[in-house]
Amino acid sequence: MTSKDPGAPGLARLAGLIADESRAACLLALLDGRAWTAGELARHAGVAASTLSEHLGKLVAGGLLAEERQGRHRYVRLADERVAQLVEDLAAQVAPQARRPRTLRASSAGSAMAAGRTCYDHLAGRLGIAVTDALTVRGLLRQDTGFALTDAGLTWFDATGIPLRRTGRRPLARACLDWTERRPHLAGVAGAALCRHALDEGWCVRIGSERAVKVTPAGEDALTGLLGIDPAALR
Amino acid sequence: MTSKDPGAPGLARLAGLIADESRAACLLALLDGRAWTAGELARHAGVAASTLSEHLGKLVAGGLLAEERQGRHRYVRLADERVAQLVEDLAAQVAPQARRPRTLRASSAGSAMAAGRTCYDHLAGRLGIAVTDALTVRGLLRQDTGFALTDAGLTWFDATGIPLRRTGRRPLARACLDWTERRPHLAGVAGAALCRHALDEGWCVRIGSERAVKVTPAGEDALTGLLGIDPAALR
DNA sequence: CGGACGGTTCGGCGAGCACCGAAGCGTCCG
DNA sequence: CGGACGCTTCGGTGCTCGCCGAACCGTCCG
Repeated sequence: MTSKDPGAPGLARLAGLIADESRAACLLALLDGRAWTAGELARHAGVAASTLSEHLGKLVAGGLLAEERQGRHRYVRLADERVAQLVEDLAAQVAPQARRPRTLRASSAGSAMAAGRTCYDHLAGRLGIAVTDALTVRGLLRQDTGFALTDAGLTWFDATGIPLRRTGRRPLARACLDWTERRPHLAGVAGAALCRHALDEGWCVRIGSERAVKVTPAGEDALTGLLGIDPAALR
Repeated sequence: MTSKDPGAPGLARLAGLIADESRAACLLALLDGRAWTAGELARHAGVAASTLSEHLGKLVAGGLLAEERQGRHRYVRLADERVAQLVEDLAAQVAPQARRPRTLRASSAGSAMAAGRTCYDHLAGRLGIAVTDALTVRGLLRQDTGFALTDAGLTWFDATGIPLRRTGRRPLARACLDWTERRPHLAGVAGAALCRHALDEGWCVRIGSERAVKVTPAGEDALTGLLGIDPAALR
């Protein structure tokens, strides 16, 4: 067989989109699931606006980002959940090595991220792991034979008032490898619904404009009452 | 926030390893789960041996490949199941577009691949999908709430004589998006065990030295008897 | 209406890198 | 022992691509 796999050029092109430090920084920043403006991303990546404009053009053309123009702003976000998952998976593959914060500020920001954060549209960090573990030990989520909600789990979401809307082919429950904890946490439709519910109900709030989130006193009560989570483990 | 995410350089470097057409061709070829020699890969990718030697050096240094020297041969394979999954996921993201075979030979090779093939260490193509679907309708695999074997599924594997050895943190069941069918098929420990059993028992055999596999008459009997699969659907 | 601002386009520069062929090294085999 | 073979190392070459600043366009606001 001397014939190259026909998928090779496409694979290389896709990887090439991510294989630039500035573009990689954009994708990681956009993992918070929100839309950023071109200027914000340029400052974040530390390059000129003109440079970043070209990067955005490539990422959008490559289908990784979706854009939305509003007035003189160009808002951009990850195209869909599949792209988010891809970036997560790649980042998780990198994680094994280096994770050493340089400055004190970065260190404290890092510890906030480690305590709790959003990962695209679901919860991650110690918070995400705590929720996932609590669901598992209560028999609502099954991880020993794969990764799926149980019938009791479906009932729990329903009873708790968290609607699970099956949309397209997105799985109801999916494992997402947590960067900081090195263990899987709940993603998919259920993970997104739970995260949205937690933010809507004020169980947790975003810290600043970053991905890190903090559990509120009301949230501690709710998580303890509903899932038996020890609040001390979340700090 | 003017500080770049510390993971950006690593992410870019990892993607950069895949962002070359020759290296991408190697990774796709290695998805068959076997070890290839440097020379085989050079011919496959269509570049000089010297060029490919450098590529292998980078892929090994980057942790994507594991090498094994034997005499004057340099055998190389994907480092682990995580890398295989990563390449699969990236390839699946590309797939939506182009899938048009050029030559007749490529077309027939393509149809054989579409009928049945291995995907790293599990079954894929119509064969993989047929098995996955059969497991699902028989209540042995649950896909509606995630992706996990049921208790009945565990019993079935045991009764059928396919041992499931839990190794490290690899999930027992995992969904792997099928390139050709655009639907998930069974991967993980169970998928690998099933594939190995099928090859060991002669249910299917490799076609030539490629990833494509063909179901044998004995295999048709076994799949029909054990899972109620219609042999006609596999051709 | 005019200036500030966000974003884009363009030209040019410099670095990185994939590629090859030639030469060299170790292994295998007649 | 000598030649074939698989692989690696090394220069050298050409192209790609990320980057910037300057100029330009449209939007927002005083």
